Amino acid sequence: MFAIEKASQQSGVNIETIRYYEREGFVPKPDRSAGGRRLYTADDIAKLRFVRRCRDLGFAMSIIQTLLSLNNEQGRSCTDVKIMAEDQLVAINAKIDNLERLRAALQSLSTSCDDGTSSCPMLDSLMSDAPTVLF
Amino acid sequence: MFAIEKASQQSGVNIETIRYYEREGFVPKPDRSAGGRRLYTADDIAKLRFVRRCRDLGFAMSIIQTLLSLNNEQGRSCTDVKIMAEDQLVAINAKIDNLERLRAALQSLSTSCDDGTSSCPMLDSLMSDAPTVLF
DNA sequence: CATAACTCCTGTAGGCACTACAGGAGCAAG
DNA sequence: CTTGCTCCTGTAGTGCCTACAGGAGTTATG
Repeated sequence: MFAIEKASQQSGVNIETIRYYEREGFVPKPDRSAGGRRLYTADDIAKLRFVRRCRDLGFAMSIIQTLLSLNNEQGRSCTDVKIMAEDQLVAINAKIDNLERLRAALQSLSTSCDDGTSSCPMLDSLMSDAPTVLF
Repeated sequence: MFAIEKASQQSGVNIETIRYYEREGFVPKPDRSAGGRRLYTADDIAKLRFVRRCRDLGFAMSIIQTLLSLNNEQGRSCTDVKIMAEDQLVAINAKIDNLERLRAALQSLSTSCDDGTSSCPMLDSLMSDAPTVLF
C-alpha cells in the first residue's frame, strides 16, 4: 500500500489530479489509513498510469472511463477498444491537418512582414474585410 | 451601424462570444442604441474578424490583445508581430510533432488489437507496469 | 395603433481538465 | 515533544467559451 505521493510518482499523475479523478469517479476510491489517508494498491496505481497514458494519447476522460470499464469486462472488449482507437486516430489526423494549414498561413503572413514597411502587412491582412488567400 | 447579429455574421464570431470578448475587455465597447442595444461600426467588426482569425491561427487571447494594441500604434509594430508569429510557429510545430508521435503510438497499439485474443493487448499495454516501447 | 414574433439585454452557471490555495490534521525523525 | 513534512477537505480560479432564464427593445403584420 502506497501513499498518494508514491502513487503520483509511479503513475505520473499529479497529486491534485489524482484526487480530482477520484472526486469525479474516474478511478475507484482507494482504501484509507486509520488517520484517513489514501492508500493505493499496485492495481490502483496501474489504473492511474493507464489514465495518464490515455490522456497523453489525447483521449477525453469520457472515453477513458469507457476504456477502463472495458478492461474490467471480459469478451469482446478488444474490438470496442480498436474502434475507439481508430476514432481517436481520425481526430488526431484532423488536428494535424488543421495545424499544418495553420502553419502555412502563419508562415505566409510572417514572410509578408519581412519588408520593414510602416504598416504591418500581417495585421492588415488579418483585419481586412476583403477575402484573402488565407481566409 | 450594425446590430450584434450582423456583426456576428460579418466577423464569424458567435454572438455570445462577442459579448464575452467585450466583458473581458478584448475588444472596445461598441456604441448603444437609445434602447440599449449594441451598435457596431465596420471598424468594430474588423476587430472582431481579426480576433477570430487570430484564434483560428491558434493565438491565445493574451497574445491577440497585444496584436490589437500593436495595430493601434504606429512604428516598429511589424517586427514585434513577426516575433510573435514566429513564436506561434514554433508552438505549432511542437504540437504537430507531438500529435505525430501520438498517432504512431496509437497506430501501433491499434494494430496489436488485430488478433482477436481474449484480453486486449492495447489495454494491457496501457495498464502495464513495465516500460514499453511507447511509454 | 395593437399585437405577435423576433432579437437583444443582463447576469449567472456550466463545461473540460485540471491547478492552486487556505486552514487544519496525521505522522516520522531527531 | 517539537519540528517539518505530507496529507486532508473544500473552495475558487484558469482559458475560452456556451447555454440558459427572465425581461425589454424592435419590427412586421393586421
